[in-house]
Formats: sequence, structure tokens, C-alpha cells
Amino acid sequence: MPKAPKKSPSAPKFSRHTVEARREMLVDAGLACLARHGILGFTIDRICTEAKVSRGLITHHFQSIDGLLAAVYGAMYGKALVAIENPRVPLNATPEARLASIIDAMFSKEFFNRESLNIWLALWGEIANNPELLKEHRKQYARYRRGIERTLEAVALARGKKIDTALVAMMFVSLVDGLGLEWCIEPKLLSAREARQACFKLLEPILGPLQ
Amino acid sequence: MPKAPKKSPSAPKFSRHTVEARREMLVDAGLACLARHGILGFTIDRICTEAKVSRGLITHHFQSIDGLLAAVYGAMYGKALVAIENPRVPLNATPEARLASIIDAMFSKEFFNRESLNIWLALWGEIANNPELLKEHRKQYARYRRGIERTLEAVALARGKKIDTALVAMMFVSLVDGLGLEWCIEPKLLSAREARQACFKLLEPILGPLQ
DNA sequence: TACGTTATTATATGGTAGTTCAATAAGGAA
DNA sequence: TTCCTTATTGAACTACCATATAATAACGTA
Repeated sequence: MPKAPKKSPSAPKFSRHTVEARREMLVDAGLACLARHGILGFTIDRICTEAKVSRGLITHHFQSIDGLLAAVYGAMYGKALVAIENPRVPLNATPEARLASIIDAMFSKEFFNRESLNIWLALWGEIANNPELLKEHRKQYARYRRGIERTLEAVALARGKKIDTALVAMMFVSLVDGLGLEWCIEPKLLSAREARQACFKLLEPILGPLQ
Repeated sequence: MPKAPKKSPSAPKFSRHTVEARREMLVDAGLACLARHGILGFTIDRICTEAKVSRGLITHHFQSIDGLLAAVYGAMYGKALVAIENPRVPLNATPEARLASIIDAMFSKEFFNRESLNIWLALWGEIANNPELLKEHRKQYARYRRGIERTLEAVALARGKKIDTALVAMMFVSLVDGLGLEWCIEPKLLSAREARQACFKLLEPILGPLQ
């Protein structure tokens, strides 16, 4: 009995899943590869090994490796959009409380961690060079910006301040992404707390005290 | 006379250059590939084709493809550091004028263009995943931040303002990088002029009027 | 003009990339 | 239990990857 099989001979060699479930498993494996090795680690071989499936499955479920990459991008935004469109505050919360909740979420451990940020960095560098990814980006990013703009606009309105909403939103989004970039590359140069503080320091001169 | 050669038979098949000159040519070719196709386009084949040399030359001059990538990164910083450490203002210019000159340079066509920004994006995504690149980054980025910190500190000192220099510098650098990121991916969402304006809008509540 | 140094070429090598597709077998339905 | 659908496997294929190295030839020097 050389190389004893770990399971009984009658055990299935693999298990079948619904299309949706398997797609999610492959997306998760893709995220793991992106987090660990960046865009150069996003390969059929690596991802299938990570997901413990054979090489043919990605093409079967996503047509191509780029199809999976677009799905991975959508999954990243999916998580973030929940926090922005449904901040964890009471329904009757003030606009200020909604904004503060969004900022807190952005710099919480769930989003502000090296794995997630390394994924974002890897994706950002490819958007402009990958048509399929760009298409997905346009869809998701529009929603993201709209959510931020509405929140900022609501605060300004509640305080009777007139602001250039598009510009302030762009500044806020840019600062958040920029802080994530710096921290991902060299985490010791700032803390999540300082990054969060930086956002308030940007917005308070424009919107008034927020905390 | 089939397939007539374009040059006389006695013409050299290639020309020799000094090590320094050839290294620069390879770096330029690497930059072009990065600008056009991102990090996935940074390959021996592509770069050598771009530079019109044979495949062995990169290894000969840089040991490996990662060695060339680190040199490319250094070249990008080299250009930017000139503008920061030697802003185009008179020697006796005010700190405010020096700061304004740096900001103007950052959003000038020389730096704020899609090619350059696509290169930065490609590099940022790889720093955390490439030890050789990380080493080069640490060397260059420290100089960059120091230059920004000194300039901000000088303005604050001249105006008798007390600021958290490290935090303000981090905010400024993050905003600049973030704006470049957004603009590179979707240039129609803001102009270079608005990006420049955003920097002043961040700094003026902290340092007072700057323009 | 001939020589010597060495930058450069060109090929070989072993690995890994993404995609295709026929064969397989899991697991629900009958 | 048997059958059928189809998710999944796994090998084949072509293309491209980085690197090593021996042969070549450019060009300054003597």
C-alpha cells in the first residue's frame, strides 16, 4: 500500500458547487493572491492552487483571467459601498454622524489593513491598462463618489454652508486613497488613527467642527 | 538583389556606448513600457525591442529585470527631486514662494501627465512586493518627504504658526499622490488646475493665505 | 593598419503564462 | 438504484518569461 490515500477510495475526488458559490471561492482566492504578491501574482496557476481547483475552472466561470480580475475588483467595492451607502448609524442620525461613521469605517481594521490596501494598489495600477477592469471601475467608482458627495452635501446643507461638492469630494477621496497608499508601502510612517485624523483636518475647515 | 539591406554592407550592425549612456537608454525604454502597459508590460522582450537592442543587454547592465526596475524608479524620483530641492525661484525668495513653486511644478505638464502617472501607479503597486524596489523606495522617498517637510516648516516658521510638520507633510504628499491617482484613471473628473487648487485648499487653513 | 578590450548579439534552456477541449465524475432527479 | 446534467478535471498547446553563456564585432589604442 504505497502512498496511502488520505480518504477512503469511495470518497469523491472533488465536490461540485453552485455557479455562484464557486465564483465566490475563486474571487476569494484571487483576492488572496493579489494581497500576497500584487498583480504579478494574479495568475491562473496561483489562484487555482489557492482555491484548490484545477486550471480549467477560471476560464469556465469567468471566460478569462481578466474576467476574474474584474469580478475581484467588484468584490472589493462591494464591501466598501456597504459602509458608505448604509453607515452604521440610526436612521434618524445627523448628516455629521453619517459622515463620521463613514470615515471611522474607512480607517477601521476591516478596510485599513495591508492585505486590502495591497489589493487596491495592485488594482489601481492596472485599471488604465486593462479595458475590462476599466469598465468595472467606471461602474463602481461612480457609485462610490456619488455616496461621498451626497454625504458631504448633506452636512453642508444642514449647516448652511455653500461648498464646491465635487471638488471637496474629490479632495476627500484623493486624501483617503493617498493615505492608504503611503501606509501600505510604509506603515510605520503613520497610524490608522493619524490617517483618520487627517481626514477631519481636511474637512473641518470646509464644513466646520465634526467631532 | 533580394531584400536589399538599408545600409551598405560595411555599416556597423550595432553601435557601442559607454556603460552610463546605455544604462540611461535602457531606463528610458523601461519607462516607455511602464507608461504604455503598466507593470505587466515591463518585460525583457518589450524593453529590448523598445530600446532596439538584443535580449541579453539588460542582464549585462542591471544583473536582472528587477535591477532595471529599481533604476527606473530612481530615475522617476530623480526628476521630481530636482523640482523640490531646487525650486525655480530666486535664492532670496520667501518660503511661501518656494512652496508655491513646488506645487506649480507638481501639476505642470512635465510631471502631471498620464504617462508619468501611469508609471507611478505601476511602481506603487509593486513596491510592497519587490524587495529590490522597496530598498530603492526607502532611499528616495525619505529625501522627498524631508524636502516637503522643510519647505512647510519654513513657511510655518516665517508666519509664527506652530504645525505638526510630519502630519501636514503626510497629508500633503498623500493628497498629491491621491489626486494623481484619480486623474490618471479618469482624467475627465478633474483638471490639473483643480488638482493644484486642491493643494492650496488643504494647506491654507493650516498655513494661512498662500496665493 | 593591426590589436585588444569588452559591449553587444544571438541562441539555448527551463519555467510559466493563458486558453482550449475531450474525458470524467459528482450529485440531484426519476 | 439508474440516469442525466453539467461542474470539474487534466493534459495539450502556443506563446512568452528571465537568465546564462559562448560567439561576435565595434572601436579606441598602439
